Amino acid sequence: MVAALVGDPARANMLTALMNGRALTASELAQEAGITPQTASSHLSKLEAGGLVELEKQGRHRYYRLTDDDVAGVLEGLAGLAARTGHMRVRTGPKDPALRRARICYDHLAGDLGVQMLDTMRDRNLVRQKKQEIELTAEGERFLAKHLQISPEMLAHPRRPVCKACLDWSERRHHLAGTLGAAMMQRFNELKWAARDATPGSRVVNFTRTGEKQFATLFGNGKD
Amino acid sequence: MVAALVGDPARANMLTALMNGRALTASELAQEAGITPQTASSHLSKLEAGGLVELEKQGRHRYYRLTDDDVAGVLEGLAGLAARTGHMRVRTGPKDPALRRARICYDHLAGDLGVQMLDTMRDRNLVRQKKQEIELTAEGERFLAKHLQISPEMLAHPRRPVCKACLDWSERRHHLAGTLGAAMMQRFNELKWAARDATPGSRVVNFTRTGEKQFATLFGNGKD
DNA sequence: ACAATGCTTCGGCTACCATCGAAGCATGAA
DNA sequence: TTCATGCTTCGATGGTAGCCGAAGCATTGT
Repeated sequence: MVAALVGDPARANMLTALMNGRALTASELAQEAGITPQTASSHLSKLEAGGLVELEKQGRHRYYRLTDDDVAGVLEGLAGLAARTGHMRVRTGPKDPALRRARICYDHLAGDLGVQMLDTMRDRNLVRQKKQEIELTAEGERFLAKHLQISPEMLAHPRRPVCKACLDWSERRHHLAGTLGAAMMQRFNELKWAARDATPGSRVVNFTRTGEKQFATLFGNGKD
Repeated sequence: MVAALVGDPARANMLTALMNGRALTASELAQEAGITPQTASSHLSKLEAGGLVELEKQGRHRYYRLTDDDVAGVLEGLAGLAARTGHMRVRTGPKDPALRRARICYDHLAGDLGVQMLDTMRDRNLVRQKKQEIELTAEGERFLAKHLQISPEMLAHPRRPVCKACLDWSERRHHLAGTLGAAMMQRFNELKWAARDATPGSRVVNFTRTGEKQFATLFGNGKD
């Protein structure tokens, strides 16, 4: 039974870690779940047998990812049901402080800095947010063009929205997703303000000294 | 954790027995699951605490039913995943043939007719499907406007996609979800082609005689 | 009042399975 | 070859949860 697989806390933590769509190695997943590699190995083979995850061998690493969107969808549904009853997950977020501060979520900035960025943009009327819906204002467009050289036509996409609120894993508050969130992250990269950590599979985003400074100028909240 | 609740075989059997939307007594559920009443009692209180089932007291009987369509939807999703790997539950799908033929999944049409509808729409190039992603074609827009008076702007929604593939519980194939799936179901209702069964909580969808005829004209596969 | 039905609570048993230490296998590096 | 890393398999242990018998409430019927 599939549900029994998801039912175990250790396996549920692994699956949650895979929910961002990226593939993780067995050891990374073991650490996510807070168990030893040999226990994780047992769990992962069960998840694979159950068709929930796929395995890709690469050298001496073994990368696991969710099989497809159907699996992710069902997991989201389960999370939704769990959320209604307040029976939320015990394990709240990443322990790693660097991961907590700034990381990649799909293709945009998440973590403390990601939440801070959206907060500031909202405060300064660069975007308007109603629940999970976010709209870019005219003021916001001017701001993006001036400071980050991002134009509206760069953000157009047939199916993906420009702005989207994405619930932050560690902060439990929204950060900015959508084509704008992706474009901004890409721009940070190009400007050498920030870069994904070199260690393969890591989702940590490291800011350079000047990048940190510039980011604070644009989106700082005075707390750092 | 919700998944752990569904994971236990005895509880899973009870939930499956409730999938047709009708309420059953504790003893009936005990029999369905093949366990004694006292064990069933323990399970049922857990399911209730987890928000999966609702209790209605009536005399010395206690009727349990699934909390709402969201729960049913997630259970369908789980059953769908289980079906793919051949790791089927012993009890495969709804026994009730009416439920198997046409039922509500969240807010759209599921069951044999739901799968058939998407099949036909795909065959006639009304939609294009790539894995779980479905796109409405220009031909599809014309078709919807002509035969069901559904216009594209009726389908726009900030967060919900217009088309989405949803894995069907009984058929193990995709049917059409998203705002289009919902709009079509609503239109069937308005046109008096079909209606949800009157018995409270039932997810069965009954087609009228003319409705069946019209539906077959638009989406029939020649097998009926 | 008494009995019958439907369901729950309590206590103890048992089986399953997650977990980890130790050892083994594979890949890659020196 | 030799060593290091990443992961798996084996074996033993322990905790948890499903399970049922017996007894206890509650509701209904006579």
